[in-house]
Amino acid sequence: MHEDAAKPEMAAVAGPCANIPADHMAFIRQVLDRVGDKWSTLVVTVLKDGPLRYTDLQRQIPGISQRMLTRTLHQLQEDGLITRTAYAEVPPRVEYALAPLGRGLHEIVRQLIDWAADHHDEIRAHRAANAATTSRRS
Amino acid sequence: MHEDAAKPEMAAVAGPCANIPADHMAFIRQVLDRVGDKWSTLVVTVLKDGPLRYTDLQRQIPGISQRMLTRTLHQLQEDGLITRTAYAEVPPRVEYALAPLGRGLHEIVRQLIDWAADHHDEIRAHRAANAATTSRRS
DNA sequence: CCGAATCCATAAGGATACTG
DNA sequence: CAGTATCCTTATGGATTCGG
Repeated sequence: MHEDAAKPEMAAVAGPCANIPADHMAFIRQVLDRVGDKWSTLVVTVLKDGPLRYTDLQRQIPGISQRMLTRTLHQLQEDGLITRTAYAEVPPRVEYALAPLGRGLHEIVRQLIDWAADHHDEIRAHRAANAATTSRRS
Repeated sequence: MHEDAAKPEMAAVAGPCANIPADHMAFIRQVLDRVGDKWSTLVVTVLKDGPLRYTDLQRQIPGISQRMLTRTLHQLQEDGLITRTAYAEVPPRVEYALAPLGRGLHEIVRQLIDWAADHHDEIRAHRAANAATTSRRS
């Protein structure tokens, strides 16, 4: 048993959040936002097979709007996760490819997807159980 | 070489999104949303050291509102990622702890944070380079 | 073909006040 | 202490239009 009086302020792990210095927190959040971004993960996942052009990406990612595609590509490019190559041809051609840095991120995303696929039925079971027993706990 | 009427290699990837069946896509997105959620990741990270009560979580995660804390806890609990234990005492005491499932998710989050911390200067360099070379975006 | 720019609907998220 | 409920501001994102 534990007394709340025993560790009133000591409960704080000597920091704002876990063992992560507040200095890095802001940046970590930015990376997390990129990963959590629906479109960013899709773009990175689609690009893993090789470079694609703008319209190809639009077709490969159903439901994405030009606005979001352009935005996502800009962000990913600005972070050095993907590269943009524009060929000055009469019909403009632009190819986007996964940069080494982006390939590293894709590894993380892949692991996350693997984990999700591996435990999705488990999570679903918990959801169903909680939904069935509204006020009752398992 | 680039007739709009002819599209040589377009359906090469063959599928809506990489090799992930559309059936799982919806669920994957949900998991990604959880991971990408700023507060969910923070809660999971903070809980990794052991169970905490409501007010402890509030203090450990600066800037979170009751609304978001409650919401996040409900979602995580509904997915079976954390457990909620309420003690029927005169001063109410509720403890939240990481469930085995949530511990698995924390592993992913930890890897992501490690990766971010490992490459954050690299990404920052790209950002600075892009901000300098090209004119300002938006 | 590759975007940029604008408009607009919806949702996320914070602040506050109140309850059991 | 541990939430709930309400209001309200802001951010997100789709649809559309225009430009290079």
